[in-house]
Parts: sequence; structure tokens; C-alpha cells
Amino acid sequence: MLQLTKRTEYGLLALVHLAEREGAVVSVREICERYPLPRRTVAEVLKELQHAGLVDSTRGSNGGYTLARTPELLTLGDVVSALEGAPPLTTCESPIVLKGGGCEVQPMCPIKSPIHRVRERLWQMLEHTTLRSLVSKTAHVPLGAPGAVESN
Amino acid sequence: MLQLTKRTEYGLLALVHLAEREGAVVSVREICERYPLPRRTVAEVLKELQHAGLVDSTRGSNGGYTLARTPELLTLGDVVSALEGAPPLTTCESPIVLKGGGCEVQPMCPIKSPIHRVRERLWQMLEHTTLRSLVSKTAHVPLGAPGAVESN
DNA sequence: GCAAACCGCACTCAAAAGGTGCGGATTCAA
DNA sequence: TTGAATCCGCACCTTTTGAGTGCGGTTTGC
Ligand code: SF4
Ligand code: SF4
Repeated sequence: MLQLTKRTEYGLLALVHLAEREGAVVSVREICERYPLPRRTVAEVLKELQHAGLVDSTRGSNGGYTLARTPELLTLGDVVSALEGAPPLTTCESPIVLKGGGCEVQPMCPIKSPIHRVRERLWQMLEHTTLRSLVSKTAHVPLGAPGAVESN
Repeated sequence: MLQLTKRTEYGLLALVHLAEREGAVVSVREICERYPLPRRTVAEVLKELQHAGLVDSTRGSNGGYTLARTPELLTLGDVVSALEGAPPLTTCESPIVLKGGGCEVQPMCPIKSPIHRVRERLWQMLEHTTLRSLVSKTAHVPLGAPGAVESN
């Protein structure tokens, strides 16, 4: 399904919050007080982002995460790539799996090449969308609004 | 996962074949002799495409499917839309589901708007890719190549 | 009448996504 | 020193989605 995973959304939200608090060490708890997200899963995602080198972690009592680069150098593509792998878009062209022998149609596939082209474009779009552009557009939203949601 | 479903690929392959045999009534059997695909599932897909008005069906002994429009007017977007619904890209912005009450973050979501923008772009790409462009690029491939695949 | 094709529903099976349990290590601060 | 807060790592479970099939029916041409 042509859709981003929830994990990716969580990651983006977390990164946006990290960017807003530029430089500060931010705990998962704080992120989940800002947005009504499952704490544990967000932690999972942050861990993956740290593995991918997008954020740095500080352990201990006042620990948390910080951006590893400036928001200008952090793209949507980086996040997607870190959390979902490069977008294959088709079953073949996937650098990861290729299990089960791959697609039988491949040698005669007429749609492989055109779809590959679409994939490249999509990827370019993602890589040209920086975290900065996500933050700036919402820097003026009211922060104090009590959402009053109950999930976790 | 940012990926097209196999059903969509099957649909595209079928449509390409229909386009190649312009106007002719083509049976599912013939498509599956051309490409090594699970016959039954392709039939399922064709049925969906017919429901969406992309192909016409003819019943009976010499029955099969034909394109409902010319390849120039049939876009990748039409196919994806028919088989997967419009690409939501995010959990919200999905015109179909919205079950479970939708996303709790929505009222304060900083990434909704930018991602929506990406989605629009993607959608435009898909809608500007016609079936014709898929066919023409492979009109010269050798058709008699015996792939020698065993599935189905 | 028979065979070939589409029609329609519902059902199973497998994979992916989403989320959690639990114990451990690290740091800070009282 | 003690304890609370935080990240760490692995494995596990549950829900959702995707892929494919069973089976009987209807339509059409020979
Ligand atoms: S070879 Fe063609 S049909 Fe097979 S996975 Fe790639 S694009 Fe899809
Ligand atoms: S509101 Fe934001 S977090 Fe929620 S589904 Fe939409 S984009 Fe994702």
C-alpha cells in the first residue's frame, strides 16, 4: 500500500519536536507529553533513528535525544530510509529482500523501467524536503491547546 | 510501506497486454500465458478494474476484456486509484477508512500539511503517466522469448 | 449439450505493522 | 548510598493487510 508507516510519522513528529527545542536534550517522555503517542513505540523509533545516525542519545537521569545534524541537512528521505529502507515501490528493485527468488516476470517486464522512473522522482522529492521546512511552517501554531485525548 | 501492491502490478501488466492487442478481446488465460502470473488473482484484479470502469468485459466462450479507453487516457493514477484507493500516504487524509476515530495527533500535527504536499506531487506524477507511455517503451522487445518459468 | 470464459462470495494462509514485557545499564541528584 | 529517571536490547504477542484459492453460478459460442 502506497503509504508511510506510523513509525515513520512518529519519527517525523519526534524530530520536529527535537528541532523546535534546538540543541536541548529531549526525553521520550517529553515528546509524548507534547503529542499523544505510545511512549514505548516512540522510544523504539528513536532508537532506530539513533542507529541510523540521525539523532544522538544521552543516557542517564537527564538523558534523551538530540538532533545529530541541523534541520537543514535532515531530509524526509533520510527518515524514510532509516525507518523503512529505501522505497522499492515495486517488488523487484528492492535492495533488501529479493527472497523467494524475486519476480518471475522480470526478464520480460514492461512496467519495470517506467515505474523505476517514478520511484526516482518520488525519492528526489523526499530528499529535497528538509526537516527545517516542516518546522518553519508550523512554528506559529498555538502550543497550549489541550488536546484532551486519552490514549496512553 | 511505501510500495505498490502486487495486485497493482498485475493490473498494469494486464492493461499493457490489452493495449498491445489494441481492441481485441483478451482472456485472462492469454494474459497468463504471456506472463507467468497466478491466473485466478489476475482475474480478480481485472474484475476490480472493470468495476472501476477501466476495462470492459465480454462474457461467454470467446469472452475476455478490452480497454474501456485508449491508452492515452488511461493513467497509472487511474489504476492505483482503482486497486488501492487514492494514495493516502498518511494515516489521516485517507478518504476511505477513518475508522477508529482517526489520528489523535491531527489537531496539532505539524507534519500533516507538508506531507500532504508530497502526496499531491506523487499523485500528479501518477496521473501524468499514461498507459501509452508504458507500452511504447517496450513495443520493440522480443515477444517470443521463452521465459521458462514454472509458476502456475 | 458441452466447453470456455467471466461472475461473485467468502474463506484460508502468510507476511507486515504496531505495540508490549521484562530485565539491564547509565547517569544525576538528593 | 540510594533511588528515580532515562536509554538499551531482545523477544514476544496481536491486529491488519496482502495474496491466493474453493466452489458454485451465469453467459456465450460451437
Ligand atoms: S519485474 Fe515487473 S512485475 Fe516483477 S516486481 Fe519488477 S516491476 Fe513488478
Ligand atoms: S495527523 Fe499527522 S500524525 Fe496523524 S495521521 Fe495525519 S500526518 Fe500522521
